[in-house]
Amino acid sequence: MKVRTRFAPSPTGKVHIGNIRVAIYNWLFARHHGGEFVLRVEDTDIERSTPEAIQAMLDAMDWLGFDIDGEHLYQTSRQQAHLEAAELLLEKGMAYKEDKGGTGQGECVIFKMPGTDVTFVDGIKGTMTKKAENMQDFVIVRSNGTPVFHLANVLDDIEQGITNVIRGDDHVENTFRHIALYEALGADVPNFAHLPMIVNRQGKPYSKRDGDAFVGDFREKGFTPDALFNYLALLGWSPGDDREVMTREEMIEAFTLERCQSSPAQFDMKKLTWMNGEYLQQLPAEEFEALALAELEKAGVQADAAYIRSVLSLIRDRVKNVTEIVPMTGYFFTDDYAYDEKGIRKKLQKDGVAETLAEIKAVFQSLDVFDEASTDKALHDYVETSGLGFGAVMPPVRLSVSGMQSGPDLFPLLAVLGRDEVLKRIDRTVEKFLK
RNA sequence: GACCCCUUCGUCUAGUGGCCUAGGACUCCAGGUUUUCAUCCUGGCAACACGGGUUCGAGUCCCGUAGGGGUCGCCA
Repeated sequence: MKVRTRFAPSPTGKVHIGNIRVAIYNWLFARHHGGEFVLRVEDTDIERSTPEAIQAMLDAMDWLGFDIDGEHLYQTSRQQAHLEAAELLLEKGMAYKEDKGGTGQGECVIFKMPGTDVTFVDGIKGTMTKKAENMQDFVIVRSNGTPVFHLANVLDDIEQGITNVIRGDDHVENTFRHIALYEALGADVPNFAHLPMIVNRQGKPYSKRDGDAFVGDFREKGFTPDALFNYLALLGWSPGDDREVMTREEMIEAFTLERCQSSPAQFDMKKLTWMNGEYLQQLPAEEFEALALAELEKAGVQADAAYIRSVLSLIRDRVKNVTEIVPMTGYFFTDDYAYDEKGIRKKLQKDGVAETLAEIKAVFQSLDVFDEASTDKALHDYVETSGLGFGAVMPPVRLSVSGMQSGPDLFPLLAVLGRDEVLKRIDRTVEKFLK
C-alpha cells in the first residue's frame, strides 16, 4: 500500500516550529517511501480559524518549500459526514446519548470504549498499552450538534487514506481512543508514531511568553528556509553518521522513524545561526548577491552596482545572516557612520596617533596607484621605518575610515573605499577626536 | 493523585554486550593565519542520572530509586 502522511494543523494563530517539525518528519517519511504528503486544515474552531490565519499557515509551508500532494481538505466541509458516522455508531450501539454532567445543555453523543485493553506499536516509542479500566468513554458530538476533534480527526484520516500518523507526543493518550474508534468504524488502523516535543532554553515546553518560536519570526530574523528546515529536521533525528548540513534529497534518503529520538530536544539558536551561515556560504554568488541587494534596498542604500559588488565581496565569507549585511557595510555607503566609542578610547586617543595618521596620510598621497597591493606595501614599509608596531598603525586607520574596530581585511577595504574617501575620512576623524 | 512516557558532554547527537581510555557538531577557551575580525585552520575543556542485578565482559539487557515530561475538557 502506498504510504500517505498528512499535516493537519488547526490554523488558530501563528505556525509554531514544533508543528512545522512534525510536518517535516511527515514529509520526509512520505518521500522516503515514495509516498504522498497531504494537508488537512482543521478549521473547526470558527472563531480562531480566520482566513488570515489559514493564509499565514500556507505561506509558512510555502516558504519552507513543502510540496503538498492533492487538494487541501478543509475539515469544516466534512461536518455532514462526521455526523452521519456518529449516527451509525449510535445505531450499532457503539455510542449513546446523554446529558453529560446534567448541564441541561441537552444530550451529547458519547463513544463507548470497547472494554478491552488497547495496544499499538508506536514507530518511535515502541509498544504502548493501556488497560481497559484506565480508559473512559468520550464525547464525539457536542450537545450543540458539532463533531468533536477525535471523531473528525479519525474520520478525515480515513477519508484521506492516511497510512502513517506522525504527530506530537501530546496525542499519545488520544491514540488509544482513536484506535477504538477506527475499529468501531470498521476501518484499517494506521501506523502511529509520536514525536517528543521541542523545549525552550529552560527545558520547558514553549509557551506564549517565549514568543520567538514561530516560523514567521525566523523569517523576519533573516534565516533561510533551507537552514531552518535542516536544523529542525536534526532536532530529534539524525542520519546515523556525522552528516549535519544535508540536502533535502540526502535527508529523504536517510530518514527513518527508528532514528528519531524519543526524548525531548532543546532548541538552540546558536546552532541554527551557525547552520544558517553554512547555507549562506554555500549559496552561488548570484544568489547571495540578490539577497544582499534586497537587504540594502530595504535599508535605502543607493550606490553604483559595481561598487556594491566590490563591497559585498569583502564581507561575503563572514556573513552568517543576511540581516548582518547592512550594519556590516553601512560605512561604505555614507560618510556619516557611527564610531565605536570604546575603540576610539583604546586605539585612537593615545599619544602619537595624530602624528602617525598624518604620516600615513602623506604616504597614501604619494602613491602612484592606490590599491590593495600598494597600500599593503606602503603600510608595511611605514611600520618598518617608523619603528611602530602593526598594532599601533592598523587599528587607527581602520577606525578612521570605518568607525569600527573589526571588519574585512584592511587593504582591500581601503582599495574599495578609494584614496579620496580614505584621506577625507582620516582628516575628519582627526578633526573630531584628536583636536 | 491516576495513567502513560523519557534520562550519553552546557546543547543537538553517535552508540543495538567486547571495535568505548565513549565519537561528531554547536557553544566556550587557547594558539595560528607575521594588523583587525564576526571568516578560516589547529588544539583543549566537557557526558553514560543513581543503586542493585544478569554476564568472562554493560552506555548497551533486567529490576528498583530519583528527576523530568505528557494526558486526565461537550479544546485541538
